[in-house]
Amino acid sequence: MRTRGWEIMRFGLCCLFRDEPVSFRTTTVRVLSALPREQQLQKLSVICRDNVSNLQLALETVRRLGIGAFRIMSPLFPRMTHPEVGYALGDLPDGAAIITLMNDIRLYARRHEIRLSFHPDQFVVLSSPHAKVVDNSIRELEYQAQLAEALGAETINLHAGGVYGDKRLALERFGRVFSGLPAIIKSRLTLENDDISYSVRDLLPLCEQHAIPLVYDVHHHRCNPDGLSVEQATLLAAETWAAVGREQYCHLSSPRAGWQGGDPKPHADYIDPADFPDCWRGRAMTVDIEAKAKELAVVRLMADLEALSDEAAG
DNA sequence: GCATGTCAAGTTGTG
DNA sequence: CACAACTTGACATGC
Repeated sequence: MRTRGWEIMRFGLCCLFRDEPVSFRTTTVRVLSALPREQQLQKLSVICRDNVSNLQLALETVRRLGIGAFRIMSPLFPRMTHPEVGYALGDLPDGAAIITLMNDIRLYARRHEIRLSFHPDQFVVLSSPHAKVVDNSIRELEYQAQLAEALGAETINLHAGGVYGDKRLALERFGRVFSGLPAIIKSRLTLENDDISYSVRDLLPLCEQHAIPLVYDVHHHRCNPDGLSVEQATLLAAETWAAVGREQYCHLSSPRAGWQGGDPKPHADYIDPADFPDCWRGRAMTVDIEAKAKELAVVRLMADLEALSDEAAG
């Protein structure tokens, strides 16, 4: 039997769908603040319950499409950690039902081997010199870690944050904060190279020292090169996953404006198969696809790679 | 119905 | 110095 290698590779979708009828709701502090507490909780309860239902639907949909990983939107439970309007699931009228649905999702993901992850947004910065920023970040991470535990999500992926004029000092601050984090966060946290500041080469020492898996984003690497080849970066990042006995995560995008001329950072609708690194072929790893056409882009890339393999095989 | 401005939070780079 | 970009979309409001 011909081995093409794609069988052991898992492709992931990030947060949203373009055409499939799966959507997530949210609300704002401004709107909530205008309501008495009871009505706030009623409104939040409906949204949260709706969002977990749609998360279940999301997993059923990715399974049907042959997609093996899903990144969960950070505001699954909108404004949950906000200082004024924040809440716990237990405060919501449908709290118990929501918790039951989350448990169902965890079992479903495990049964069908769908890998789940979180990616907190830009406000979560552990390298900041401002204690308040770090405190808020840890609070947000605690929220996401509790969600991750309830849903069976294995990864909370972060960028290293700002440079503040001195990368080495910023990374030292990150390391100190990381060491003090509770296990529920620490066991899930991963670090990703970004497209302006921190490269794979910058992050490797920190990742090795603290046993933090490094999520290798090849698009960011191409935007923000560090002297390592794609293959070198892939293999070095792979070692940080092997060290903790977990399957490697990578990210892939194509530039909307192409590699010549315009800003390559914004993501294209689809992935150009030429941007898929040759050295990834046949590796046991998860590749999250960051593309604006969402599930359509993942499905098309899988088909394109399959076709290329068939050609190569004759 | 549909267009439009707004959305908790940080940091960087551009105009 | 102000402002957009970042995984963007979706909501609430006003026409």
